[in-house]
Amino acid sequence: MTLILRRASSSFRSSSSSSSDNYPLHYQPPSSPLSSLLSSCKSLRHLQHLHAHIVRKGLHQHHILISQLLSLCNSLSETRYATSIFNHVSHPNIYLWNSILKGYSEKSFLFDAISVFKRMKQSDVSPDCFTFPSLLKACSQEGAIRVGAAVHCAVLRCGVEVDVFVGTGLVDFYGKCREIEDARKVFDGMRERNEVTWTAMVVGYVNLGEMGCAREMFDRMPNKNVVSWNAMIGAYVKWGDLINARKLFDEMPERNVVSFTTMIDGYAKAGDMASARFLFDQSPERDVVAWSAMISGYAQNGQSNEAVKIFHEMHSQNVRPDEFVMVGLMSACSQVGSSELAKWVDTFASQSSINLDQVHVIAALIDMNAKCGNMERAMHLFEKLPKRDLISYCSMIQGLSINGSGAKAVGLFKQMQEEGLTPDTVAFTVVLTACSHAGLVEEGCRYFMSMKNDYGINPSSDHYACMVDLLGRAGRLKEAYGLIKSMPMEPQAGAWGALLGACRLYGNIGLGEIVARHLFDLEPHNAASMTLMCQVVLNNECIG
DNA sequence: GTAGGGTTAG
Repeated sequence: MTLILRRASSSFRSSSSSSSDNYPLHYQPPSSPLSSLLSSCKSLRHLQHLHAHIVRKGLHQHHILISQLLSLCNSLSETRYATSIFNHVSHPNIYLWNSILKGYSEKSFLFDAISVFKRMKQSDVSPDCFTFPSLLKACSQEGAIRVGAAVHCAVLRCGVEVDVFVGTGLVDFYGKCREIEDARKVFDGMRERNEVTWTAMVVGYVNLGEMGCAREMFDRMPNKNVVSWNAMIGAYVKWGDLINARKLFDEMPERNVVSFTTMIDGYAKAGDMASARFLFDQSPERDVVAWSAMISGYAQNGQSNEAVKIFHEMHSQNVRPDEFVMVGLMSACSQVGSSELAKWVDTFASQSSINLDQVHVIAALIDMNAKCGNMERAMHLFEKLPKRDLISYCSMIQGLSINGSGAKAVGLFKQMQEEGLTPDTVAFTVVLTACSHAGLVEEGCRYFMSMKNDYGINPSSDHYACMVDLLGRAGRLKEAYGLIKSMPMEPQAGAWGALLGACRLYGNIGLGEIVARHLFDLEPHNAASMTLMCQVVLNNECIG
């Protein structure tokens, strides 16, 4: 290592002197040892090492080397490091300006990108056709329509609008900002277009749901690459048309892992895990996204054991999980409700390189721990949150409620309201359930009324079921039955089931029979309601 | 002659 470094530096040092060196001052052959070291660099440590070496050798103004360092920072997502390197260059050339801009745009640092762009124009360097795609990307990611339009003006002032990359950047920007007519105007005015340009236009139509236009564009494309096909398949998946998605998938000349994952994800979201599994097994390649689609697919469809199984399979194949995988696994775990499994997942996540400070990861962790009975851990995570939202509050309230602390749960709901958060329909389901578990009948009734009166939320059949459960558990069977009969919608099995449970609890065989008849009509093959009905009768005989 | 850019899946 040191040997290569020494040889690398000598070629630069000697190039400035008149020694035996073969290369002129700014020529760096592709096979230069330092250059190949830079291209093989894969970690921040290694990068810092190379940077230090370059500085020690007095090469920190060497534009080509610095440019390579900056793109290395970009590929390692080390934007701050890139900034500090860049700021030490006294007269950056266009390559360096463009490089630092690219780093900012990839991180969606629009503000920094724009201020760098201004600084660049104040220096003597004028932007070129490499400058604008980055700027436009930052704008489209942030949905900054006005800033992007200003960038468009700068493009025209520079006269680089004929460049296919710039044009494609503009099409993509307007398309992502839902300004499809402007996107089309740019597209129609372009002299040269490639597959990417066409695909950006297709995606623009897709985002507006204009599937007819999107398909027309797709069919008119002179050349299609695998990304174009995947974009069109993804479009059908996005709008729930799995038939056409599959048609294209079967038609396309060659598929990559994204093609498979797009279809797998579509099947999983439609609840068809059998088809998802079939394609997953067929896929010649499986990246972490493919595994993640299967894991969260199983979790969302209630097949949590399969989700856990496939996670272990992934783990055994040395695929490193990302946060999507972990969130899927946590969601599966909360359905299983096993405290041991939850602890294992929690520890695994903490020891991995996954960033646990992301809100959706913490939310999943809280939910899992709460549902698996690890309330202390859940509370600890909850209190550590920089900002608590509705979702994290609901996870905690539900956790407290199912772990027998209904009163605390209701207290937390109050705290949530005091913090200024507006409860939604899910929040009310959760707090009504908590009231029901804690026997807080009056409190529950108040929330049920407040839902409509204070928040304008019409109670759903779930909310009614909660109220029936609440009244039923408290022995107020007649009121519960009256509430069911007053429902503006057709009562579902949940409400009748709750009432039947209450009939069993209080041995009310007369009402129980009426309720059971409704349940049998709704779910003639449901063994649970049959069992419940038998228990009503038996219980009554015991009492009698 | 050397260095930098755009589109797709979670």
